[in-house]
Amino acid sequence: MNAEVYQKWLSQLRKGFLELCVMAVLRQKHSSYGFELLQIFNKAGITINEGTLYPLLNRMFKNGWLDSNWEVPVDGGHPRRFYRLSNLGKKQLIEMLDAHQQHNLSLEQLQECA
Amino acid sequence: MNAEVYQKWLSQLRKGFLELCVMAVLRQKHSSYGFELLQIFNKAGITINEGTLYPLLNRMFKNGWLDSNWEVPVDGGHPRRFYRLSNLGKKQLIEMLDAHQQHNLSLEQLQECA
DNA sequence: AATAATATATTGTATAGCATAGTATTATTA
DNA sequence: TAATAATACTATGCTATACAATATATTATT
Repeated sequence: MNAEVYQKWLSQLRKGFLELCVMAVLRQKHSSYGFELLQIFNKAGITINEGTLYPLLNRMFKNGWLDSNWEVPVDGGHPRRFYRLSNLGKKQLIEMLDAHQQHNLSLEQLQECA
Repeated sequence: MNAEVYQKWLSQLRKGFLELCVMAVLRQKHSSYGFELLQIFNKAGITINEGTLYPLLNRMFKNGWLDSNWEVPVDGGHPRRFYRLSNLGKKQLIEMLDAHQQHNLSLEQLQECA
C-alpha cells in the first residue's frame, strides 16, 4: 500500500525528465527511433512504457524540438520513424539541462543549512 | 509561444521533485510550516505557488510521510500548521533521494556514449 | 502454420502543478 | 480609527503527462 504510493511518486518524478533523456541521446547519436530509444533507456536503468514514449516523441515533434522522417531498413524489416534534434531542440536542450542542474543545486542547498 | 511550451515543461519537471524539497528541509530544520517553506524555497531559487504547496503538504500528510500539528505563536500571530518528518517519511526520503540520484546517473550515462 | 520479435499508435485513467479566489488574523500607516 | 498590507491556510477547476492496455503490421524463428 505504501509501496504503491511510492511507485506513483516515481512516475511523477519522471515527468519532464524523459524529454531530457530523449534529447540527450539524440545529441549523441544524431538520430534514433522509438524502439531503439526504449532499449537504450533500459540499459541506462530507465524503464518506460511504449505508451509513454511514442506519445512523448510525437509531442516533442509537435513542439518543434525534433525533426522526423520514416525509413525502411535496406535489409528488410519494419519501417522506422527516425527522430533528430531540430535547431530549436538543440537550443532548448541547453536551457533544459540548465534548469535540471538548477534543481539539483537547489536541493543541495536545502539539504545543507535550510 | 515557444517560451510557453518551455514553461509548461518546467512545471512538469517540478512534479515529484517538490516532495524531495519539502522533506529535505524538514530533515534539517526538524519542523516547519507552509508559509515558511515558501520563503525557504524562494531563497533557494524554487518559486512555487501557494496553491501548489498547501495541497502538497496535505497529500504528504495523508501518505503518512509527515506528522502535523497546529501551533499558535506565543507572541501573537496567525495559527500555523507545523509539519515534521514521520518515521515512515524518514525511510521514504532515503529511497527518494536514491531514486533522484539514479535519475542523474542515468542522464549522465545517456549523455556520454549512448 | 504458429509464435516471437520488431515497431508504432491509440484510448482511458489518475495525478500533480497552477491560477484564482476565498477566509481569517495581525501589523502598519495614514 | 479606518484602510491597507502581510501573514497563513484552504478550496475549486484546468491542463498535461505517465501508465496500462489494446490494436495493428511486418519480419524472423520454430
